[in-house]
Order: sequence, then C-alpha cells, then structure tokens
Amino acid sequence: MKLYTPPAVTVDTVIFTIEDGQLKVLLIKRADQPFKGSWALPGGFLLRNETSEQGALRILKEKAGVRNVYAEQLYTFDSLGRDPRGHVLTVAYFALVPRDKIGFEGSGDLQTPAFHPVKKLPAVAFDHKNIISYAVKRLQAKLGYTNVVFSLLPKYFTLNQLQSAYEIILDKKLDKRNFRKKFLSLGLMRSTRKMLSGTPQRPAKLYQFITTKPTELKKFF
Amino acid sequence: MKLYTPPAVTVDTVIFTIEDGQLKVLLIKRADQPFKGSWALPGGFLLRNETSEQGALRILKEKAGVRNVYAEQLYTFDSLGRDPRGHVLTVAYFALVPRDKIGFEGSGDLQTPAFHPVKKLPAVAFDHKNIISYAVKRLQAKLGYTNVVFSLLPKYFTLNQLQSAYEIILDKKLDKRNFRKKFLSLGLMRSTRKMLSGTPQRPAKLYQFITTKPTELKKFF
DNA sequence: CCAAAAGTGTTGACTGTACACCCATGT
DNA sequence: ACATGGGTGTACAGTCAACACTTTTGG
Repeated sequence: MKLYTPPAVTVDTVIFTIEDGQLKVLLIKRADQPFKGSWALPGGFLLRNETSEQGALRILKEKAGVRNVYAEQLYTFDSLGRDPRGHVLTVAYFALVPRDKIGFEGSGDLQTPAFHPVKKLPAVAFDHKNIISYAVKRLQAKLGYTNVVFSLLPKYFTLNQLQSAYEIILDKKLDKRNFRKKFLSLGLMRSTRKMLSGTPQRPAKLYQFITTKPTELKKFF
Repeated sequence: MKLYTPPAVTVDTVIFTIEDGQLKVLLIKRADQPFKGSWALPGGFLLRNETSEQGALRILKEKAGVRNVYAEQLYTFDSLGRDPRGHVLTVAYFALVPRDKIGFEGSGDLQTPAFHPVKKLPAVAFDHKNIISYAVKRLQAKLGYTNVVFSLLPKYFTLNQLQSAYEIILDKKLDKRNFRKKFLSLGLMRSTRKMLSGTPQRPAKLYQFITTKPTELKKFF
C-alpha cells in the first residue's frame, strides 16, 4: 500500500518595505516556466535538508540582500490548483525591511526585483495575490499588539515617521496628539538628544526603540 | 543541478474538547515506529493529491468520527530534528469539537484514542508537545476576538456553561456579572424560552448562538 | 426549610477620542 | 517674514473592574 506521493515543497517570502509613503512588496520577474516573465513573490524549492525558515532567510539574502530582519511564518498554501505543475505546497513567510537596508545587486541574476505598492499590484503568478493580501492583513493586525514596526524604521526616527508608518500600513489617518500620547506611554522608546536636521522646518526629536526584539504587548490599537 | 529533495509532508490535528471541566486534547497510541506505543497527535502522511486541509478533515472523521466542526490551520513545523526518519514537514491544524459529538468507534483500528487534559499531558511523540502548547495559545487568543467558543458548546447552553468554557480555556476565573453584561451586549446569542431542568437548583435560561459561522469581532476580552 | 446555582446594578477608575493653536527652523 | 512641519493639553464619553445579595428550584 503506497498511497503516499509527497507534494513538492516551496517557500515564498512577502518582503515589505515602506517607500515613497507607500507600503510595498518585493516582486521578481519569473525567469522560468510556468508564468515565465510575470511578476511573482521571491521564492522557490527548498534545498536538501533545508527548513522552510532557512529557505525564507536564504531568499531574503539572495533577492533582497538583507540579513537579520524581522521574518515570521505566515501560512501554508497547498490548494491543488495553485501550481500548474501539480501538487506544490508552499510555506509563506513575511518579512519587514527598512528600505535603505535593501541591496538588490547581490544576487547577480536577471530576475529584476522591484518594489510594488500593495495598493497597485501588477498581475502576479500562482496564488501570490492571495498570499500578499493575507500578509497585509497579518501585518496590519500585528501593528496593534506588537512592536514590529521598528523593523521598518531606521535606528533613529521621529514620532511623525512612526505615525506615518502606522498610517500607511493601516491605510487610515490617525490623530497626532493621541498617537503620541499612547505610544509614549508604552515605554517602548526613549528620546535621544539628537535632532533631525536638514529639513526646512523645525527639527524633530529623534527616538530609538529600547528593545529591538519582537515583543508582544497588550493590544494598543 | 538537482538540489531538490522534497521533505515528506504530514498533517497533525490538535482536537480540543471540554470534558469534566477541563480542556482536553485527543491523543492516540502510535501503532508503528518511530515512537511506537507512545501517545501522539492523530495525523499522518497526506494521500496522493490530498491537501493538508483535506487531510486534517479526514483525520477528524477517521479518529474522532466527526464532520462539520471548526478547524483551522495552525502552523507548519519542519525543524530538521523533529522526526528521526528524516526531514518531515507537518502542517498542523486545530479543531474544536463538543464532547458529545465525538465517536471513537468508527475508526476500527486499535490506536486507542483518548482525551488527555492539556494541563496534565503524558509524554508525547515527536515535537507534539510544542504543537499542542502552540495550539492552546492560539485558542486562548481566539476566544478574545471571535465567536469560536460556540464550537465547543451544545446548541442550547446556559450563560454559566459559556462562562465556564472561557474560564477553563483561559485558565482563570471571570466575574459573573461582568461576563454576562459583556457577552450579552455583543448580540451574538438570543435567549430561548427553554430552561435547563434536571438540576437540583433553580433552572437556568438556555441561549443559542444567532450565527454558527466563525466570525471575527472587535476584541472583547 | 435548606442547599445550590441563577440572576441582577452601581460606582469609581481608566482609556479612548475629539479637537486648535503656538513653536522652531531654513530660506 | 513666511512657509512648513513639530510639538503640546483638556474635556467628555465609553469601557472596564470591583463588588453582595435575592431568587428559584429540587430534595
């Protein structure tokens, strides 16, 4: 009785960043069939004895040139129709990367990675549209009870940059005074003596996160 | 370049119920190596062209004799050391089943399924202890913003049964008046004209859920 | 009439939300 | 001096948490 034929196992990584006031996802042009030439999430088959998490980190390094960024498992997608080649199970991850940490060049391949605003995606291969929208929902939820937002900000940041990150991801305006009050009361950040200069306005105080480890908090949004 | 050797793919299902005032998980005695004879989550290899979700539902039918119960994907576990046979990826699901719906007998095998209190588990095979504790955390969190609790209760139930389910799962006492006030204000249930009789006390009003579809709500615990 | 669980409101503390003006700088 | 974003406080409403006694039934 040999009922077992394993599905193929891939990993796909939804890499988020904030750029030009928008939440964006990294997509690559597929080099091979199926869906050759269309945009897709960076990903691929697991290597021998590679875990899905290691695979996701490898993708992050190869395609985005980053290490030590926030990444977590998102969901496993394995519906039968999702890949024309047959039964392919993919473990999806999502990652948060500050825009300036990203180096496309390292990969050397021609898969032309590029960031696309999540609100204006091109056609994407497989079920990647689902995966991305699932990732967006997860990210929005996580903003409300974790400190993950620090993964998208530079080491020193202003309260307005912080608020702006929330507004971009949640896709709604927030009240400035209430936002500051709430966030400062959480004790997650400390203000530094630095100021943001180079702007044509009053310089803003720079803050930094006290802990740069992902932490779960009581709901705060 | 043949770098790809797929991991084996299994599904494991954490089946919760409430019995004797405790949260319990269904475990079976393993019939085969590895870990032959020790307790484990019901699960196994996916059949040909079977999705993990179909596999989880199959397990629910075969091992617990239930259909149409609440089930959702939990997480995918694939660390290299988790199975002595090699690289085995498992997609874990969790399910909520009212105790009286469960029929062990259907399976006909000798894997002696039995419910074990999550607070007093025996030694279990593989990394199943991790999987169970991850599932408990997820379940506790879900109570706070969904109506999933209905999946553990009979069609008609008293407010005390409902509160008791929350207390058992969250493992803490709740204030009776506040609980009733909050829950009734959610508009999830309607009171019926029935009463719970057969007890040696004052009969309790019976309620039923208005919707028996899993619904996401604004946080309420 | 007694035991046991069912049922019921009020208060004070806290949290969330709405809202408008002055400040510091670069040009 | 002016344009631009930076920074600040109060008041009201809504929600949360603590708390104890009366009611209804079966035995």
